[in-house]
Amino acid sequence: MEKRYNHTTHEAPLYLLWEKSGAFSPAKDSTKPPFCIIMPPPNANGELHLGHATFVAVSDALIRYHRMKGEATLWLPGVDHAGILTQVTFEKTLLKNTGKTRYELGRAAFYRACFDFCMQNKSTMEGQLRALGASCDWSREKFTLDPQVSRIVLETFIRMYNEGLVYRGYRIVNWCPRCRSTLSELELDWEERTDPLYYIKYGPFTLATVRPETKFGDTALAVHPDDRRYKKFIDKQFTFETLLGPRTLQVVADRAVDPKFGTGVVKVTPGHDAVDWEIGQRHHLEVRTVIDFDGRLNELTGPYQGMKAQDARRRVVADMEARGMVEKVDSSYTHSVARCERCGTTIEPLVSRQWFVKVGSLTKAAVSAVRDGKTTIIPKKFAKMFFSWMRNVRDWPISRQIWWGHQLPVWYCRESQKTAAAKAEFGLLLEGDPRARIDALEDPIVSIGKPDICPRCGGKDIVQDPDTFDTWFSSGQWPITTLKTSKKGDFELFYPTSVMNTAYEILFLWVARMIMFGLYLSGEVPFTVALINGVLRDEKGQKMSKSKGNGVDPLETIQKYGADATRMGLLAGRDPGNDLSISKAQMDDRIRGYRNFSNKIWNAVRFILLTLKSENGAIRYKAAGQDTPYFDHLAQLISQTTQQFETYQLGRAAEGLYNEFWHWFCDDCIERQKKGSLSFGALLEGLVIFLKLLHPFVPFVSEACYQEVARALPDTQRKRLLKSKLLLSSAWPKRIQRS
RNA sequence: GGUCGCUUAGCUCAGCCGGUUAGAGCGUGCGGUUUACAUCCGCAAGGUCGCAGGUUCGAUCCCUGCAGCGACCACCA
Repeated sequence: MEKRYNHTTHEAPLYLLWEKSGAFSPAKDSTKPPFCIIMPPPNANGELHLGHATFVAVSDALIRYHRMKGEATLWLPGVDHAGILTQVTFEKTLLKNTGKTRYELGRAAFYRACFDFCMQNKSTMEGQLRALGASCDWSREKFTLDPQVSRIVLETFIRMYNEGLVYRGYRIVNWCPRCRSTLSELELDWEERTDPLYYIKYGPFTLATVRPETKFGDTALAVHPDDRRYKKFIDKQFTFETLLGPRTLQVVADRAVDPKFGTGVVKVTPGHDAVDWEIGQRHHLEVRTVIDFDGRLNELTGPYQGMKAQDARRRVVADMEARGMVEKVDSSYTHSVARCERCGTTIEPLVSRQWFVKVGSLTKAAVSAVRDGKTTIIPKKFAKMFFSWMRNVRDWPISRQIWWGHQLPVWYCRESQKTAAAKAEFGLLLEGDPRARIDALEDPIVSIGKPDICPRCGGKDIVQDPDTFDTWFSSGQWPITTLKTSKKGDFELFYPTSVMNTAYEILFLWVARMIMFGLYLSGEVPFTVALINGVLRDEKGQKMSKSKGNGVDPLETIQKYGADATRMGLLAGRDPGNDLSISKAQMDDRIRGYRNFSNKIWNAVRFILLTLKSENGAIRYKAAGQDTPYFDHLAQLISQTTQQFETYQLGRAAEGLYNEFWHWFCDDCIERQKKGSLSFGALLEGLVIFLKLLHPFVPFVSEACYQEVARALPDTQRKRLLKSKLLLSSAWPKRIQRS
């Protein structure tokens, strides 16, 4: 054995050895209890960083522990196509490399190129997972756009449509003018901004607004019903001059108006503001759209037509000032503005016809499943977040106007269309105009394949809805789609899965949706434990991410200090669910410390094997009873570690083993054995137990050591002490074998 | 605005059901071994456990209030 443990020479060959042994793929033996983790599929838009590696350290430790316990253990890997995120990332790459936009490339070519891009990233990430030692079953790997997976996703949509849980409707949506797509609330970033607040004259009133350019879409004025200043105006109509001539608006009373804000009067623009939309719904106001899907003012705005909203705002203000319509400007007003989480563009709320999931019954079922303990969320604090979010979710918009994803199984027939607007839009669809919206189209046909003829009118000009699903609509079904398409019998054996191990950032986006879909589609929760990891942050407290440039490639630390050290650095001593804020240099120190630990293990083994050699392979024991306290201590450590695994206190288990191995076993027991007060046989047995206990946390060095021990032992002793060829598939220690 | 959480050594963090001198890693200082490991070993310095009350024989731990920080959700005309 070398004097130092050299991770670079051991890790890759060991991984191959494990993989070839077949132990990553469970033999489906119905007598063994199943244990299954579905890997949260990393996004196909890039690489993994050290933050992602946390889930590998945690999940793989659990997987290895359960495998050693002899359970039918499956860790199913996969990759997510990550709809908008990947599309935006790839659009940037495309523009940089070829100068082309997605529209210039066309839908089919764009899809193919994006697919290749994802496959490339996928193989990079697979390499990273292997390097980290992830003992997942590659033969069952899945991609969210695999045809079989996709089929189930589409079938779910159809089933939900038939049962009234999916509907199509006009709503105010969060529209990203750059992505040209709608977004759910969860896909927005809110930015604090200081913008001028304009006090504008509206006939007898003055009201405050930050968006004067939307005034062309006003269809009412609103005041609080109890506001004494304005009571006499309620339900009355007023005609006054605007930039486009005289207009008449009615005053409505609505509790959404805060009398203390501004002047207590609000212009209601249902077409371009979420709150105003709701006021409009309550008072049956006309919806007047004045900004189009490009974020430009439309034909209803006269001279402002064609201008971007921001530019139009400046012009409108200037023109109003010229006419004395601006009473004052408050330039210190701060508010939050929604931006597209993926590309940063300011969101334009506007009305569009989209597909929605009616979430009421689904959230109710999910809440009771968690409340009844069918799924346990660890740590508990996230269960509280889960409940409060589930209580007030709104219906979920699932259609996206992007190309990268599952295209909706929805079709339209030309002859069914009655209105001129619908006929015009249909024409765009037929021509494959990439910017076509389909708001005016009626009578959708929901079907997986293209219908030959329209079931309503027999028409034959049939075109598919260009929209795709929100990524989370498909990943929400991931535990089901993966297991139903991997190997025969997998779903029956492994569902509901055991643990879902992921970060809290996607608790609502993903974990909650999986529970909802799982219950809806199978009647059972998709996992019995949701183990939520904390987030890795830099020293400024910012989340580690590729876009922020503060991410660390795990391959760097693996190269430098080894996968074992990297994993320990991410796991040991951490409390589940708590963030870790740490600078690059500190993280390096931390991992280096655990690299030293790898070496410590190696050298303990080296010393013990040297002793064995000097004894000519003889393994001696003291007289009965002398080693009893030592074995008691080991027994206690086994039960403590086992207990910590069962209660998901992996950080403490790892830290405990670190201390016990280093400061008890090495500093104390080895020294005592040198002095002769502990028998060599006991030391050797203890070593094997430690290697087993440590294996889930430091798989490579423990396996390397195990192999060294196997090589050094005489045949009979090897059979007695090591039952298995690989530590990976050896049995988790239960009790001490006393001699 | 609502909810949840955090505040312990220079730094990053553990500390489960309240019970002697409050722990780890890294960092710092001093010393040592050089045939298991300098990726080592030993020793040391360093904490009024955010603040103020309360419960208790006893509080870092439980309760209340306050302050600071953070996260999430909602919302800002």
